[in-house]
Amino acid sequence: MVKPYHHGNLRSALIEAGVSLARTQGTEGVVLRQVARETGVSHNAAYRHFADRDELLSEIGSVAAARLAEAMRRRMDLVDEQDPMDAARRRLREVGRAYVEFALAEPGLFEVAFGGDHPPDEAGPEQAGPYHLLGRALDGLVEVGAITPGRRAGADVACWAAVHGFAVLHLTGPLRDLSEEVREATLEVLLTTIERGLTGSAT
Amino acid sequence: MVKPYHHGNLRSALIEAGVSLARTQGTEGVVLRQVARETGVSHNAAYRHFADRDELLSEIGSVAAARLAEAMRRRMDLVDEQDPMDAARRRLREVGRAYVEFALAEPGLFEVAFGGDHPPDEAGPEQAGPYHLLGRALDGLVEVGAITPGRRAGADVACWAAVHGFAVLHLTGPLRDLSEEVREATLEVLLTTIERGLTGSAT
DNA sequence: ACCCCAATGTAGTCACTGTCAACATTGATC
DNA sequence: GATCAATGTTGACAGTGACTACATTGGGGT
Repeated sequence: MVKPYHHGNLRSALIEAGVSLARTQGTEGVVLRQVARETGVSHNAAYRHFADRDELLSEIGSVAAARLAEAMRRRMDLVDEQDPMDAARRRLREVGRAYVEFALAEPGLFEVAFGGDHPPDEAGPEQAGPYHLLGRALDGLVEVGAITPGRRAGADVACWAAVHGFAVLHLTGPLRDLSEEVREATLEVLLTTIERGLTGSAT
Repeated sequence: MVKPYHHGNLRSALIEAGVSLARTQGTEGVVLRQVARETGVSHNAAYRHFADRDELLSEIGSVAAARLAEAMRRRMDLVDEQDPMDAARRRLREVGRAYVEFALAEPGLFEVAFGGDHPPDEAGPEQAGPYHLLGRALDGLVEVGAITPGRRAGADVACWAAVHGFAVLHLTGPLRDLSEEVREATLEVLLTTIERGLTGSAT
């Protein structure tokens, strides 16, 4: 079989090619015709598997979200503090750091992950998405008594917004050209501010 | 003169039309040919005034940033707390609220303001940009003793990241479909968390 | 063993975009 | 009044997403 008419697994092949394009060129680099070209298939073949470009992007976004979640999990698992309180705090920081780190290391995937229309955490039941992982870290802080249950509500969105904004501003926004040192330092400030805001005493 | 060959003020007219398009359609709605059409001029006329589409977008972005700054200033000026400490705190909150409010009320302008390549606060000397206004609010907190000078460093980026992330997540991100009540409530949590993180005692 | 047909992939086309090059028109300046 | 740089126009090109009509395939029912 030199060139079978039917690809056999075109859908996944297209997604894979799309992920590759997204990594190197970002959302706007995911061009249907190019995706088809790289898969060795005619332009338009994709329309048998995706309603339109957005649907392909959505699928790519899911893959990207899964990779982000994996990166977050990896960093959380590295925490080896003995004191449970310290460990829980540290884990929250690592979640945030992983988020920003991923955004800067994989700008294209990050963009696709949060640009499209796909739901936040639609990953399969076995794999928890980024949002779920953040929630877990916050729950850990409650269990350990670092934050009161009352302050748990809304904390996920607050944390998420902070690191997401940080990532976006440094990625495509006005802070894009800051040096790595300054970025690291300000990220530290941000994480500390959030942590203190959640765990600190009322003013 | 029924139709003068020379428009007289094409550059500003194009920017104005671009702003209008950006408001209703967002960045990708700012299409050179449409901008030209609405200005009653041939496609390509814009190339006498802008190197390319990005340069026009950049100009539109400046206008958008100026409007955002104006909205922020307006909200800050409404604060009428008597106690200087309360007033300073309140002003910071209002800055953040104005930012998010503007983003949700003018999604297109907000997108253009932070999407392109134009510097953050290049507004003229008389008009301070959004970033500058935030800095002013934070300085106010230092003067009043609500936050120590040591915590002033990096605070601007932290605040900015928080509200920016909040806006983006609710605008084009996964939180886009939240009800207004929930959004308001979580914004309140976010602002409180940041405020406590900046002003609160060490944990 | 046969045939049919739905699924899959292809070819061709359309309207639309940003950009470039060549040309037309203007009005201020000498 | 002639000149010429600035300004606007026309026409073209390659690339895009999307649509329609056609080609090829292989599995399932008879």
